[in-house]
Amino acid sequence: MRLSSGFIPTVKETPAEAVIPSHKLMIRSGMVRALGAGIYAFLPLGYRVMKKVMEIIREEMDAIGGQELHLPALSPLELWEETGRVKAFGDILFHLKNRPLVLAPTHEEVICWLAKNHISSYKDMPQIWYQIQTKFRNEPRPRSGVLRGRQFIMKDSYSLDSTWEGLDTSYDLHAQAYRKIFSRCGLKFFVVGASSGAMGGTGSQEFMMESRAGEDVIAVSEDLSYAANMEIATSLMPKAPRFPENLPLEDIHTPNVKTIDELARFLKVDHSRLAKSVVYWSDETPVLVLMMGNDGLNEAKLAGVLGTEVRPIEPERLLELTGADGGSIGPVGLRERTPASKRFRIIADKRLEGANNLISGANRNDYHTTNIDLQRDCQIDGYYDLRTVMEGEPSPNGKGTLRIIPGVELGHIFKLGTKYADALHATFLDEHGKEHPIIMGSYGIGVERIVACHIEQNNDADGILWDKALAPFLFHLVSVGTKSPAVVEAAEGLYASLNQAGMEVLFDDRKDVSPGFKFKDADLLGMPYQVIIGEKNLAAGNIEIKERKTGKRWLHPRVTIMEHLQELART
RNA sequence: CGGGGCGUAGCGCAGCCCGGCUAGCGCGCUUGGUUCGGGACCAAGAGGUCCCGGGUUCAAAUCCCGGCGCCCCGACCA
Repeated sequence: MRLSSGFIPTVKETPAEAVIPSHKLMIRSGMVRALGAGIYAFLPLGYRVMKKVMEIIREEMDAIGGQELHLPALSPLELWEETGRVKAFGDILFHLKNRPLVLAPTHEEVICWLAKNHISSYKDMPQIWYQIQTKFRNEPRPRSGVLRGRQFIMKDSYSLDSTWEGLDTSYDLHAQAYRKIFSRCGLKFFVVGASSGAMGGTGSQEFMMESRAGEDVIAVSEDLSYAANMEIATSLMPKAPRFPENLPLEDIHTPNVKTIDELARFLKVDHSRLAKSVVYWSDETPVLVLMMGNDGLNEAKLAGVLGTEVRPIEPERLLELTGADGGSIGPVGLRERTPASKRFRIIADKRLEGANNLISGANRNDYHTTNIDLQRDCQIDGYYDLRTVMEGEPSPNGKGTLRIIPGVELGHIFKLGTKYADALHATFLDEHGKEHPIIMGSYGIGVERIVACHIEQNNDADGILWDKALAPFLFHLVSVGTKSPAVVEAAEGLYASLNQAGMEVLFDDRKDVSPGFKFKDADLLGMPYQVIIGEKNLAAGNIEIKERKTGKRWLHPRVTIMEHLQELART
């Protein structure tokens, strides 16, 4: 491709809306242009990179037996109503105004419809079907360039199995393929255990990249041997102690004490003696959650335990139900004082399991109850891990302490189980002629995210530093001194030879720009090798090569330059 | 959905508070010339519904009301 005639609109100035490096560089290098919020046009250079990523994905998906297909983006609204996901997605799902159709944000429903019609026997499985296709999500707030768009390309695959062991195998195959894909794309990534959230299912892992541009939060041990999404991360924190002596309950006056810190100071006791009460709605049931001291409640964990969406109770309703305000709620006698229709469910964090001599609210403003024994004085419906881990806490695998870092989700793999097959009645007959729902897995990779993340991890003040695997071109041939017939001839000749040899080369043959301009553009576009043909070096029979990543430059004799470049392409 | 900011030439911005001549600057673009190894220089030029609608006024980019779009922070998020 020639820069003189190619459509690669580079710009010197950074557009105002771009904040993160990848976004700035993708615009400056002419890879993309924004058409609207979260809507991007991929220009020739950007699309070359996208195609490289997609090809790597194809190779690895094919290698695990995946079969590529292509599903429509338009899909009947009815299909989504059957699985309840019109409601689950809410405003994220794009609806068409003049037909009962939606723009698919993912394709479990369509895959399930296909499977229902064509998979009828255990002999038809396992299957792995995948596609690389445009997805649509009406994100409330698109941001960070192509990292979070309203339209994006996703590789999504689906496994169909007749047994749970089969699902495990399909899932593991994907986990392995994903590692290969991200490694080949030159990304530093790590795998974290994740919550399967609204997707449903029995297990999931995310493939993440550490980045301040990310919107996920991950807890990792220092040596990365443990990594988990904050929604499920745990740590090794000591339990509240159980004291040998058992003291009687006592209400104490604690005027104007609202927070746990104030209470600890007022009573001069350790946080481990305090049971903080947090009240949530689980659908229409009020739930009192006891947390030790200042431990933060993790709403995702709570929702997982309760099996419903959760929302904090409104202060007025709390007062109405209990007769006390937020800072004075406690487990003792709570059920007795609330109406039967709104009987509290009481659960506690594992750190409080078996604890006694605790202090909590007395369900009376300005009073707290001391010497609470959770076994003796109240009926706890269960102890669960409900706390949000904090930076510096000991890693659950015993290896060092946790760091809390932001990350970008590159891929996500789910063991879906039978949720969709149940809803859409996609069943098969086993070897005994018995009917079962098909067991599914679903696996996604964000293609734009790979591109953007690669740039996030590989850039400097001058521009992009492409890995060979993703670089739009391997060589950037720069002709310096287009007035010299010798230079023009040498550059044109080398360009022709490279093309003939099937090597990818971008040729800066522009006659109307200064050498400095060409060098700046070459650094901005970031091809792995710059091949520079200048008058002086050429006169001495040499051609200069610059490795973009290291800045290393060297001269090579013109006569054997093709062999040398082919060697560079191989290594 | 809450908070903040912005919308003026293809891009980056000034002008707006405090209304007033022909709306300005840098980059880019066109033409001619000079230059030619790290985003060159000179000269001449083209390019504007000042986001949209309404209002106030002799007069609106500027003030007022309403709307739309974009960005940032938060909430939300397979």
